[in-house]
Amino acid sequence: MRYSHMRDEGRPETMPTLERVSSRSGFDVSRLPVAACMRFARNTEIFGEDDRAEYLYTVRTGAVRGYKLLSDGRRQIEAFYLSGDVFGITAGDRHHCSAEAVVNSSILLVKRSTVEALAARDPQLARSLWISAAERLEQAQEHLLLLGRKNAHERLAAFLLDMAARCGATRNPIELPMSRQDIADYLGLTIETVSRMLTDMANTAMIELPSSRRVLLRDAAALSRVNC
Amino acid sequence: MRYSHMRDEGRPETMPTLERVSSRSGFDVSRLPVAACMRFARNTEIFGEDDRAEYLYTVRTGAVRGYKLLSDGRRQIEAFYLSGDVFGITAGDRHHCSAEAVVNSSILLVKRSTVEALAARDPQLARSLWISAAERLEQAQEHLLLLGRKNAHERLAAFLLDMAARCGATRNPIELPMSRQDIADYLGLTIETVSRMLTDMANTAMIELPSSRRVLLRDAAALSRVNC
DNA sequence: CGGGGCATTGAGACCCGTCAACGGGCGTGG
DNA sequence: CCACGCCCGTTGACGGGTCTCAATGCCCCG
Repeated sequence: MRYSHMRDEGRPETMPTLERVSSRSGFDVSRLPVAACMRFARNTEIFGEDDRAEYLYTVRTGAVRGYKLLSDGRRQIEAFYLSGDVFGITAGDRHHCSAEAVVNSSILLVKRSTVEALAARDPQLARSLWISAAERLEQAQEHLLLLGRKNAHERLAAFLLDMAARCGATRNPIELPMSRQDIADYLGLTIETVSRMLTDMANTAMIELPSSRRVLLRDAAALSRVNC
Repeated sequence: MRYSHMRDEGRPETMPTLERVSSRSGFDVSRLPVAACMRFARNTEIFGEDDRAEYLYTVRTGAVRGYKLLSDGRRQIEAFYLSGDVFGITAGDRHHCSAEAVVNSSILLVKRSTVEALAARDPQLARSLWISAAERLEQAQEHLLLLGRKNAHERLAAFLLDMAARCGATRNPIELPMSRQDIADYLGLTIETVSRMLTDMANTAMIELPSSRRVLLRDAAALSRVNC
């Protein structure tokens, strides 16, 4: 599958703008003394593979995709980051993946150097750094199981249940911020297969699709059964 | 693919035995004051999914597989841990995957409670914990790209190059500690496909197979090209 | 020599990818 | 206001890469 030609930028509504923030506005890693907040328009890059990793990031509003590309344009989305999620974690001084805003997003940034300096004096902070890395690792490992061993139906079921849990188990239908292409690249499938699985699930009354970006989970138990 | 019936235990040569060790014998996370060393026979469990995560582990000699199972027996190996690798990292107090010795192995253990207590006073140690989690995360993300977007040939090429780099770039041929089933479960394939890809690569003079567990990389450049 | 575990090989089936056409929503501009 | 174009998603036909099933071979060890 080659679709580098599809890496369209849509229509970025605004350029990233910087806005200082008094912080302590809920950075998940810990309450931190200083942070910047930036707005990223839909489909704009937050950082690229091999960029210097100067910041840690937290989603305040919106959604972000982290991904890798192969030289021929194949893309694997490693994770979607939603409100409250930390991303940009890396061991070295460079990022090992790229990140883009899926929709217009507001992102909190904290300098890694600041965080690390603080962590050297604050065991609580150091611990929460380690915890958030370990959490991302667990998520990645669940994702490995999905990509390595689940079929298309199971992948979609897992994805929908996960999104439902993260987007707020309360509100139904789920409002998906990402396109079919994003979903496909997250699940290791093609847009066509994603589309077919969704219509299958709608036909078997597991879900309803009020619109292409809205999914109502009609029979979550059945979805769980599909998901193994 | 169902092969829970294949989860044979082989013939464990010895039961795990405990042997105290003065430690500081190269625990990658850092020089640590106390550690235990245990021997695990081939195919014996080191910890299981949902076990309480009491220890951090480092491979001294041998090889370990970390994996998850689906209810119907499908298995995904998340990583192979070789000499020097840290595993058993988790955010919560329980493991989220299982670990077994691939071959008879000698494993260093350190109590998590000890490590965390020390980390609270030793920023260097705290940092190395975070680093090792982040490194594992990067490895997992590379693995995601492989499982989500690479074909069987590319997966095998990536696997062989990775093993060559890790097992010691010097010695050729590589001595693989794991079976075809292990490789298949690591790469999200079947043993038959793994076998076919290897014979293909042998037929095209990219590799040689002196025995099923030994692989000589005859044309690493060609392998790199296959790996994208 | 016989047996078991592991790996290889072949034939056929199937899931999903590829290619192509169509449709629907929405903004733009005539 | 409506036509048009663009983006995105859906649907269908078809082919191919990988899985499944089965038989055979190899090697070690009893």
